[in-house]
Amino acid sequence: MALEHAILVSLLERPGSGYELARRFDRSIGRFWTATHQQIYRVLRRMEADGWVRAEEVAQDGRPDKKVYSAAPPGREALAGWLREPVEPETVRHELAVRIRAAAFDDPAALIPEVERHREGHAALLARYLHGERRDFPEAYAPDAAGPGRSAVDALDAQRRLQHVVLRGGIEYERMTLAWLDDVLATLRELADGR
Amino acid sequence: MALEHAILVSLLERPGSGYELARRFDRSIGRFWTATHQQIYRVLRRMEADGWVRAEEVAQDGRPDKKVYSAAPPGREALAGWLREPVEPETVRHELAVRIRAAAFDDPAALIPEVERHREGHAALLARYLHGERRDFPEAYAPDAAGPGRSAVDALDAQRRLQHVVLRGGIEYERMTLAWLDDVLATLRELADGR
DNA sequence: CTTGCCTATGCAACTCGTTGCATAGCAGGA
DNA sequence: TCCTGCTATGCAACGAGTTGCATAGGCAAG
Repeated sequence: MALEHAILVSLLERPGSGYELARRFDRSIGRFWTATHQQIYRVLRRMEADGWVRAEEVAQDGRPDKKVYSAAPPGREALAGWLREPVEPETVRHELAVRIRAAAFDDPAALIPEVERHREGHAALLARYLHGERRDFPEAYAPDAAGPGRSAVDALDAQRRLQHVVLRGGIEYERMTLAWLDDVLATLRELADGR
Repeated sequence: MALEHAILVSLLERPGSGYELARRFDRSIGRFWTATHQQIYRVLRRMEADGWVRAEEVAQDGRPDKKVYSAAPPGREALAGWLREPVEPETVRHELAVRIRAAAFDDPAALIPEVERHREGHAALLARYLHGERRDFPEAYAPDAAGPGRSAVDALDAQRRLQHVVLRGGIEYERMTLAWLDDVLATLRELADGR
């Protein structure tokens, strides 16, 4: 189980309440790890009991009180230990691939609209990623502007660079997926015509 | 839930026992849908109760009896209906991405061996995919050999072409992942040097 | 000849994750 | 004014998926 660790990373990047975490999981983090608010609240309580995070009650006016969580030293240690564990092979659930093979036993043309919808979603996501990259990592678009140098890497820089390399992964994934979906659409259309 | 549908596709491609299905899910199908034998047996029983599949007891000598399942017409219909439903957005669980962002709060160098191991796994998988493609779809390597023509597409041909397009997706995914992992490794090594 | 592995199915207990619902005050629009 | 939606947390029930174990015969290696 890695939800604990995903939450820890998010809290190390910035402390926040369960509600805020849930929204983060709907946005940036949710692109590689999804979770509902229910699960987040439950796991946060367990993590607090284990001493991985500390909670601070914050009264607010005009809205309900909230508990702001932040990562505690035992949580940091647990994260460091987890980093040294072997990566377990990810369980894949690629529904679209199942559907494509299923289309052979029905009308392949019936799948075309769904694949097109899917394609639009990926195109929109790629656009959002690229927009976010321009906003958050502008230096990547103007390299050698201040000379590369061999400067020491501070902690914040490491954080940014690693966030960027993960984002680049998302971008390349979306590009690849778009190209593949075009391949899928071409195949489905050929099959539909050939009947 | 799509396990039922994945099983149906597999049984339409070829009937088999629960045990055989479990092994198929460890190999080809398991690349985009994983399942344990427990789950497969349970779902098969439910599918049989629903009339989606039919079971035939087959006595064997030298080994236990087995129940060979095959897809029944109601199962085909259910599959056709499912194909017309909207594709639900896939829940992503990309553990390595979480670890990479986590590395910012620990020693980035500690992650390098794990990423290298991961990379080897993907390289091996890509090699297997390419080998399988050469074996199962040799015509893709000698196009226009017999002239393309405009021949009608029969059911078996549709099945093969759709299997091939899914395989091409796997190949492109692995290629992209390898390139990204090299990017990740370069980033981690830079960070490790800069300390 | 014993140990371990393969075929083949299954029960029981567990964890993980989702869904529906509840509370409760405040803000903004029809 | 009522309805919708946002912030913020949580309970209860369910379904999906995993893990450990059991059975039971055959086969091959040490």
